[in-house]
Amino acid sequence: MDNKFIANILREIGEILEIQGENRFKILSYNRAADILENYPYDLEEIVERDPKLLLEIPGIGDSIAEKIEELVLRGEIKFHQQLLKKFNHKLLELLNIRGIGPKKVRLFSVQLGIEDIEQLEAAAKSGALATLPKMGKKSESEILEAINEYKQHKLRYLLPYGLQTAEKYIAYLSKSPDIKKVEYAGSLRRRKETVGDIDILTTGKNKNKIMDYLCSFPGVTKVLAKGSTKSSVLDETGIQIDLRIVESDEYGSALQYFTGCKDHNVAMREIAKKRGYKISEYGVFKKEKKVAGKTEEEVYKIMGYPYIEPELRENRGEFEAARAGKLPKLIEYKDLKGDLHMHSVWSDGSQSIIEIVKQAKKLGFKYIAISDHSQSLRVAKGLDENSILVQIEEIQRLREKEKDILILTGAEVDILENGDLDFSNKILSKLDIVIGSVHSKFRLPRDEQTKRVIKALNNPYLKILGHPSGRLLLKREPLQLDMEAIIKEAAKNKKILEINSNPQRLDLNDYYIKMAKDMNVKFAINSDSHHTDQFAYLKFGIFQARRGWLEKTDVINTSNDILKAFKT
DNA sequence: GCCGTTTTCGGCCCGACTGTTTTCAGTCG
Repeated sequence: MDNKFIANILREIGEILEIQGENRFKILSYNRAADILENYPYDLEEIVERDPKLLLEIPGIGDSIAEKIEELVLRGEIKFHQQLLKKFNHKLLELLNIRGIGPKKVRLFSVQLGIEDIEQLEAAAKSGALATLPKMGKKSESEILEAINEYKQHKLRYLLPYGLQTAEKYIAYLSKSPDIKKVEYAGSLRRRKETVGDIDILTTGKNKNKIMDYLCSFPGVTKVLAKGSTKSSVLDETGIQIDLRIVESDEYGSALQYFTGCKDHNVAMREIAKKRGYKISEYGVFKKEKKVAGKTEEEVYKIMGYPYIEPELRENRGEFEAARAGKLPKLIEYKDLKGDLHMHSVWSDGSQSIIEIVKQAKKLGFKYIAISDHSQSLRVAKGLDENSILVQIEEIQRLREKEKDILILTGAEVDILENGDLDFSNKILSKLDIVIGSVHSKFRLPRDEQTKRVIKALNNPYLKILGHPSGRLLLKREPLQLDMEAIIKEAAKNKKILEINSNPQRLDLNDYYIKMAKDMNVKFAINSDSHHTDQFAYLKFGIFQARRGWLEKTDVINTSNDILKAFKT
């Protein structure tokens, strides 16, 4: 039973309570608990087994929810939850995902028309039954039909590069408007979250209505969801929703802060503000009626008694506490990277020769690279056998003599076999400068076995880096069932390096575990895992992820100018 | 249901847009 499962049940309880019209603060508590637990890096099941009282130390978890988590872990279900489900089953809750439908409408549809799922809602809308309900009309009915179609067609989240690309398309268009003074994106995109749900764009300028007209006439806009004088929402042809806000220039900082989020960070901000006698909103920081800050983000944080907090840290994961203690990290930047330690050539499944790779790496100013083709077991990727890797090592050594401006390391991305052994003998491994161990098979082993497998690999003296540790593919494949905390501890004990794989579909290790590992003094390598030199561009996303995990330059080995020395420390 | 530099009780973050209404509830971010 993983944390996500537990969080989902708590969220479901919150949703049903909301439909029932329960006290909104009670609902808030369940939602907050679910948000916190969903990505909580420590295993709740283990915590319960060790001592259920420890649950109370998690912020947002009190007696009642702790008891329910314990019940869920020990008995497999929560009685309270089961009772609620008898009144509103979980299929009905899916309606909440449809734009324009909230708890009150779900209750209305359920109680008045006996609707139990999306199909029945769609039928009711088509038959005209919805329009007869109180506070409903023809317009609402057709809006709901449209929203159902949207929901069925579109995925709810998109990979970061796709979101960035779409945002930049709008920024470029909006920048051309003579009415707009300043425009940039905020939201999860600015926080560099690995996937984004929608795009928030902030502008200043005169003639607000004209700006809104201009946005809505962008050729990529397929539907205008809402249009006001300060706030509009449109759907892009990609299915991504774009929210545009226009503010005055002396509100820009507080608006940017507000629209960057995340929601929990902002809630925490406003609570802090309130305690200090301020009120904070997107329009500024106010003492009584008087505005005291708002022009820049720095100013907003400063008046609250805080230093500037980087967008990537604004997840309400301890950034306020760290700031109070003067312990905010100085985040790593792209320019700190001096080389890349994971890439593939035509020897396995890459698409370029080693020479071509070296040429491009030099162009980008890398001081070193490691060629790390796949090992023999990974047949789909033309993994190298022990003879071929020896030939490759010789070739690289010859090339190294010629190329004085860049250090070319011999390496391999060696499969971690089902039993935890590596896919090359130690004799071969000992000849390589760098060995990355990765799981590429048997993704569905039970948690215990999978964990043992990786831990055994971490005890191989030649393994230097654990490649894409969780094995996830964003929006596509769940991470391996692993006790990541145990793996990080083992990495710390054996001085192994964890990879931050920069491929935007992986971004693996994730931000939570990066921070956990950093706290245990584990070092990282930010690698592209490129199969073509164009993919060196992925490194930018690895940096984003590292920053979300609170990493500084010194936490990452490939910021070192002398990589061979860095390996030894 | 959670929480405590005002608190173990009584608070709990703030504002825009829409549709169906005649003053606002519901939804969203």
